Formats: sequence, structure tokens, C-alpha cells
Amino acid sequence: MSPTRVILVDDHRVVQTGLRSYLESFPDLEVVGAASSGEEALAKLEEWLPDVVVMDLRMPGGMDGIEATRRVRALSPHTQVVVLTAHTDEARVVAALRAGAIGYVRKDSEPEVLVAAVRGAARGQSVLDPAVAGSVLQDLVRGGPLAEELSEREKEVLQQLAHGRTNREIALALHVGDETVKTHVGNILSKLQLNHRTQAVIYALKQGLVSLDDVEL
Amino acid sequence: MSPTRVILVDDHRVVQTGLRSYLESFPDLEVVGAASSGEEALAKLEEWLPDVVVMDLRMPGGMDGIEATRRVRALSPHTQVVVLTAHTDEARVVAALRAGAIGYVRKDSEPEVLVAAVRGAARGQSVLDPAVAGSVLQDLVRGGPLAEELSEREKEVLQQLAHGRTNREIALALHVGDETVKTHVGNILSKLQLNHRTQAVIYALKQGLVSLDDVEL
DNA sequence: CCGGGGCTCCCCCGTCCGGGGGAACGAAAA
DNA sequence: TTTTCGTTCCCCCGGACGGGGGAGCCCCGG
Repeated sequence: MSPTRVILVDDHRVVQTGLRSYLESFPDLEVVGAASSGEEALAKLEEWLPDVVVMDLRMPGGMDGIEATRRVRALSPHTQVVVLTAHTDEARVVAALRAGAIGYVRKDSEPEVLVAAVRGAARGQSVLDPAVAGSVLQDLVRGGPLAEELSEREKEVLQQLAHGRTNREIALALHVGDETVKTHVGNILSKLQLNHRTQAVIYALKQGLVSLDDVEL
Repeated sequence: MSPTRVILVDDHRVVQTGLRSYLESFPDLEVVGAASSGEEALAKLEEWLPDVVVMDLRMPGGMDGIEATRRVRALSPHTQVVVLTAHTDEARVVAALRAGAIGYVRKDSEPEVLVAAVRGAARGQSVLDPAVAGSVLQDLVRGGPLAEELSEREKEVLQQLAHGRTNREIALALHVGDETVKTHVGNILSKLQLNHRTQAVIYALKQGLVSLDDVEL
């Protein structure tokens, strides 16, 4: 049987190369490519023809791992996606599974778990990291209690919030009145069922809507 | 010449194993051990006798990478420390270098940079990731403009802030009056030269004083 | 012994924030 | 067409927040 064709998607080049080296030590796995962004991975999909994509959820650039997962599945239904992430981020994991990912592994898991997930994915079997599998599955069957959709404008405001800006500063940045910003912030808190803007900031950072690295204080 | 003895310290076992596999592909490097925490690394120091420690700054457990670096240097002055981190975190990088680290590499750098840094460290040479080397060095010579010391109590309050709590909730959690919390918050903002609690939250998260994974919203 | 810093609590005051309304406009969906 | 939804702005109100001051306590170091 020919080896499983794997590609890696992770903006951390050091981690990416390490993983490549590790996975290639298994004769039944062949790393045929690696990308630092979702866009790059999608562009090379037809060239690499992978059986399994190991995808980091947190990435820079416009596309995050969830959207990248969705598009990979759309372009190449045969290709399976294994999500590899550093954080717990239950909501995002659920979103990734809904987007078509078949496996989920945390970076602090034993490396054998990743190998098992990749091998399982190649056979169409779902391997979920036991650490959170239970609660994630609960969320899946419950159909997703959280995550009411924010509008585009509201996401913009939330990003501004995550930069530590006041309502007035956000108003200036977005060229609207501060009363408008108040309305948006109120709607955001209401939709997300939060109480303060600080909680909204934490929510935005956990969701990766804004990366901590991008925030200047 | 005998190979350079390297140990890896990273709580992400998957990343750790990947790096081990990658670094061992170089004949002049020998990975003689790996640890998931600062404590574990220190406990095994005398057994492993490494020339170079590759250390992640962000780690769970009581000890972070900076303190671990300090203790490694104290226990074994011959051992050099190369900091490997995912984020920019200038303040923490400067702190790590002050604690005795000789090299600094970002996880999104080219993997060759890490190899160069390890080889350099083995020879006592400092290899700093060009991406931020400039500004980091400026901070070093300037003697550290930021980072006025927070008292223990203030750190506790700041951690509570980073969990999205209000002054009254913090007061209940720490068993003090809410007026006291107000005083602490005011002093924190003053010392850090910030304006709102939301900025303090971002600061705490950037410093790793609280991990996003530990925060329930 | 006296000073300074940390921790605790108190008061005043002005601003910011969050919740409750309402209203207008346009685009998109029903 | 009617209705819905997003975006924009307005008003009022109460509570939370940030800045200023002061004060008492304890402990450590000069």
C-alpha cells in the first residue's frame, strides 16, 4: 500500500519543519508539502494531492484554519483534515469539525496521538483528542449553544475593543458617532451574553478574532 | 569534536518531539533530553548535562521560561539557553536575555535560524532573530523602560482583571473591600501607564500572567 | 527611632459604560 | 409589497470606573 500523503499547514515554520521531520520517520507517512497559510495550502492543493492535511487553527493572514478547512473539503472531498491546535478553544474546535475536519489533536498531547489521528484520517476514521473529546461532542450534538452570529460591523467593533480602545476612540477609528458605537457594543454583549467590554475583549482574543501579537498597548 | 548536547523544554509534546526529530537530523547536534516544564528540566539538568537548552517562554506550571532560564544558568553556567517563542513579546524576551539567555528565535522563523542559534550558543555566540533583534537590543541598552514592579497583591488583582471580573467580584474573591480593589486597580494602571482595565487585561495576557486557556468567560 | 512601602479602607467627583427606550434609512428577503 | 435586518444616531438613567485626596496598620531597613 502506498504511503499516506500528508501536508502541514502552520505559520510557525520551526514547528512545521519539526513535524515534517517527525512524521517522515514513519514509513507509512509521506509529507508531500507544507504551507504557512491557508491561502498557500489551497493554492498547492491540486499539485500536492494530499490524503490528509494537518492544520493549525491559529494563523495570520486573512484566512483562519476553520475557513481553510472548509475550502479544502470543498475543493478536494477525498482529503481529510486533522486540526492541530495549541489551545482548548472548544468553540473553535467545534466550528472546525462542523467545517469538515475529521480529527482533532492538541499540541500538548503525546505525539503518538497525532500519528494515530493522521492514520485514522487516512482511513476515514475520526480520532479526537480524549482530553476534550467529551465536551466537544456534547457541543456538537447540542447543535452549538453559543456563537450567535455577529454582523460584519459588530466584528469590526469587537476587534477595536480587543485593542483596548474606548467607545470614543472606536467611533473616531470607524468614522461614526460614539452613540453608534455604544449601540454596537451593547448588541455585541447581548449576542454573546457577556456583561462587560473586558469579557468581550477576552472573547475576541480567545476566538482569535485579534491576535495578541497585533495589539499595541 | 563531540556533538553538541541539546535539551528541549516545551510543554507542547507534539512540537517538542517534532523539534527533536528535526534537530537530530544534524550530525553535530544530539538531543539528550526533553522536558515539558521548567521544573522537570531543572531536575534532569545534572543527568543530561546539556550544552544548550532550547526553551519555550510560555509554559504552564508555576515556573515560566524566564525563571527557568535564570535557574539553569545558576545551576550550570556552562549551559547556554536559547529562547524559542511563538509571540513577539518584547518585554519578555528582554527579561529572558537579562536572565541569562544567549539566543532568541521565533517559532515562525526559518528552521535554519534555530539551528544557527543552537550552534552559535554552543560556541558562546549570541544569535538573535533578526525580526526583532533591533528593538530588543534597544530595550536592553535602555535598561528597560517599562515593567515597573507590581506588588504581589497587585499581580493577584491583575490576574483577576484578566478573568474579566468587576471590582466587586474581585473584592469578593480576594476577601477585601471593593474600595481596596479600586485602589489596587488605580495603582496598577498608574504603574503600567495604562488608561483602562481593558488595557490592563491585554497587558496581563501578553505578559503571560494569565493564559487565555485558563480564562472562562 | 523614624521613614518608606505595601495593604487596607474611606470620601468626593466627573466621566465612561451598559440597559432601556425610540427613530430613520436602505438593502435584502419573504 | 411588506417585513426583516443592519447601520446609524438620539435620549435618559443608574451604576461602574478612574483620579484625587486622606488615613491607619504592619513590617522591614536605615
